Amino acid sequence: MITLYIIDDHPLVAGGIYMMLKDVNYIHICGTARNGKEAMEFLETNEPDIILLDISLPDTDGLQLCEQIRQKNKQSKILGLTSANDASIITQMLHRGANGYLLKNMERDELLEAIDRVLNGKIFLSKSANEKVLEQYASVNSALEDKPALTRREKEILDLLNEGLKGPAMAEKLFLSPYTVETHRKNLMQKLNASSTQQLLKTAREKGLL
Amino acid sequence: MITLYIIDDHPLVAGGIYMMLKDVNYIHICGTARNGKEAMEFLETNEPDIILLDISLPDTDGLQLCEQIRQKNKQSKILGLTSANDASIITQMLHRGANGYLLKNMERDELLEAIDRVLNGKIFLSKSANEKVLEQYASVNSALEDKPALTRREKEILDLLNEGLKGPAMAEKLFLSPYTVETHRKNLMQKLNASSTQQLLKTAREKGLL
DNA sequence: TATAAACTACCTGAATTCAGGTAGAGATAA
DNA sequence: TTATCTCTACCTGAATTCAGGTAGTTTATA
Repeated sequence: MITLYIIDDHPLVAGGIYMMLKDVNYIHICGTARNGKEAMEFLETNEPDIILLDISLPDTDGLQLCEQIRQKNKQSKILGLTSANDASIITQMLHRGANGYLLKNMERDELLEAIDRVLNGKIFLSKSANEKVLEQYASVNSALEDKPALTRREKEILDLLNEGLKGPAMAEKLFLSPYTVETHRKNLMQKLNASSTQQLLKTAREKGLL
Repeated sequence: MITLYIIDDHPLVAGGIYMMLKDVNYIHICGTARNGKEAMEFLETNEPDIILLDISLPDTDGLQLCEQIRQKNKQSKILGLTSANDASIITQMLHRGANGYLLKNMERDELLEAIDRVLNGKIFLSKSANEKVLEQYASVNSALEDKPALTRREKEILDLLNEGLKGPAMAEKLFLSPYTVETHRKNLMQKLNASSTQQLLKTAREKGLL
């Protein structure tokens, strides 16, 4: 018997999920909560197999709540629930311990598949959520066309900057003068139009140079 | 009639794909190449609808070739082909202009679906490739457990550091003294055990704080 | 009310970065 | 051989960061 807990401030959602699962005899809805406080109280003494977590709750940030649940509860599989579809939120949820992500317009089949996959240790995203995540990579395609040409040495310095090394440490590592390292860093800044190292690294990441 | 071009150094692969598609009357295999040089020569005067690109070629780096093809050829849909399954390669291929990614152990159905989806403007990854990409997010789950507690202000400063702002600019933006900003940055460095801002940002990213 | 954490602000001095240059040597292609 | 690009190295001076502290005020909680 799989236990499932629903955290959502809209009774409609809990009701809809109940209707979807009422004749699935291996899944038991063991409770619902309307806000984070209520949820954490329940989870103090219970460990459901599946937690459906609305990421837009009235009293708390869904990302934070996900993290809190994960820290207290290592076993449950957390499925994020939302009406919106934002790659950044999705990936942050995964970072913070969620095992999957569903849209509230899901069909019954999708919910059952999600439950099955996460219980089998996989990550499940709804189709459109999955597309959003992938698009974030492809969305920098247009950046390719004006990618500046870096020299071999410049790439080397960029990588070391990205590792967090300071000028003198890089110079020592590469058997160069600190002045030389500084010159390469300056050239990089000019090529990527940056006025600080942080900006340089940020731009380089955006352009797929790192 | 959809034209498809195969770039792979193994005749087995081209042959296998030919067998898969020989009775698909809307797809025409317009050629094959065994290395990057040969491929670029063909693509100088041809623009197939689909390009299947082996990422391990004898004469060139598949990622670079992907990029070169994309820069010369805006319309074709590029599907990466590989025997291995590495999230980093996958995402880099997408960065560099690929529209999808297939494993060489694909079934005919999967190849047809991939072709269909990329021609419809979607990104297609084989199931296991897709899992690899998602796992890279979840793979930092374990970092959650020793995540340092940052104050609200510290998070704010961290975000601004990540945007590339310098101390005085942050102070101005937040209506604080530069000394105050510097103190928060120092506290962050201590909490994350860093001795430069670059290190701080790197560690913060690794721990999912950014 | 008392306490602790967070926030704010400051100091000194050293190290590093940033900005604007200069210039010679080595490697490569025409 | 010449021209060009890359690499190496240097200078000055200003700005910023880093490192080690100090201390008062505000906020939230018990």
